[in-house]
Amino acid sequence: MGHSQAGKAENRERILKAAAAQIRAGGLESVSVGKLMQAVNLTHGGFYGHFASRSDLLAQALERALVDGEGGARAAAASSSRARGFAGFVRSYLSRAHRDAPERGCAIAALVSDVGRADRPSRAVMAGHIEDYIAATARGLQGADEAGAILAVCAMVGALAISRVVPENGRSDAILKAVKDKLIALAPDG
Amino acid sequence: MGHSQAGKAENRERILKAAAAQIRAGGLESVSVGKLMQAVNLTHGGFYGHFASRSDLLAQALERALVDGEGGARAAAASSSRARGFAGFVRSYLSRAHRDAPERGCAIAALVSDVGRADRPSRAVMAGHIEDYIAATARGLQGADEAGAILAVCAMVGALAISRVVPENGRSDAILKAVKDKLIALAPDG
DNA sequence: TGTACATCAGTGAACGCGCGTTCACTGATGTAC
DNA sequence: TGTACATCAGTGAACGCGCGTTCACTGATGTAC
Repeated sequence: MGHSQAGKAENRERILKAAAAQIRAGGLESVSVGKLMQAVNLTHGGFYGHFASRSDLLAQALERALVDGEGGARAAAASSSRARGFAGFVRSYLSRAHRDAPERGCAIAALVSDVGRADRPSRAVMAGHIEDYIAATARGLQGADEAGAILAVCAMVGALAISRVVPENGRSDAILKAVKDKLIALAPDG
Repeated sequence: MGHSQAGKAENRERILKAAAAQIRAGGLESVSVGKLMQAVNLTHGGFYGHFASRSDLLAQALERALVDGEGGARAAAASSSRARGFAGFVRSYLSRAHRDAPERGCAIAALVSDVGRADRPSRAVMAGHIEDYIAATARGLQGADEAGAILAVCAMVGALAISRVVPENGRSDAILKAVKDKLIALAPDG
């Protein structure tokens, strides 16, 4: 087993990554120290060599989930074979692939209502990332007022979260498509 | 103490009502049988005379929370001194009062991301209420296509949920206002 | 109307369980000489 | 380069705690006569 110092940093990273995924898949409360450590092939006792407490981990994992999700969205928009820019971003954000893989997707949509009732620091962390999305969207909608960017972000987050609630696949797809089409029509080149 | 049969139905009602409020305030997982019974001045043992299990209660309380929230929104829109119809509904839905009282407000916005990872029956229950909102909104936007109604619902749910995340009050207000203005501009008489 | 009895809503002690956390220990790592 | 030792990442038993659930019990309700 890795008892080296380099190994420790690596294990910490694996724990954090697993927690960030678990949080998006099952919510903040779904993270259990025992199961998490088992998932990365360690025993529960070692956890406290990496984090002060479960809630310390949760704070860091939330931040990580938000960063990972943003990176994923950016990468999807950039590397996609579809158009780049605002329309490309909307298309990948509101795709079935994104809906069906919350553990790798946007943490805002995966956790909005949870974090809405979390403590102030957690809300501030997510709020920072929401502002990033709004700013990026405003840049995508060149020249549009900020209100347009806010509407777009709220609609995207709402649509993705709602699409995960609707159990009938066809209807869930239709909701994504409706919002996708309406938002792309807002774009300067739409 | 109420040991009568009428009293039983009344107590069941109080438990369900308290659970529906608790769910919206703290999420599905925040409901504890002991605390809930304490909140209605009963002891935990009596709970199982009313519900088969905690998860049985949760299912019924989710439905109740959704119905209560809808009623509240409808009442707010109708009795408000502001304009009725679509614009009135949007204004009350995206009000600070609604944001600050999740336990009495729309259960969709309070629980989207939670229910997005719940079991299929729970998702179906919420999905039914989402369809009601879409249908009501489509009626409000007389003649507009369904896609417009879907966009409006996603934006309202997203905006309300996001406004609860943002810790800075002024910014949270601004987000509500931006989406409010943009949506009202969509209305036939906007 | 009054008494005796059955029903059953609510009580509270007790249960098993999973959880977060602690801690004495182990043994690989890496350093001092 | 090789040996002796200190460090410290990870182990796993043990802890207290709160939880959902069960159950023998109590006493008010409501019915039969």
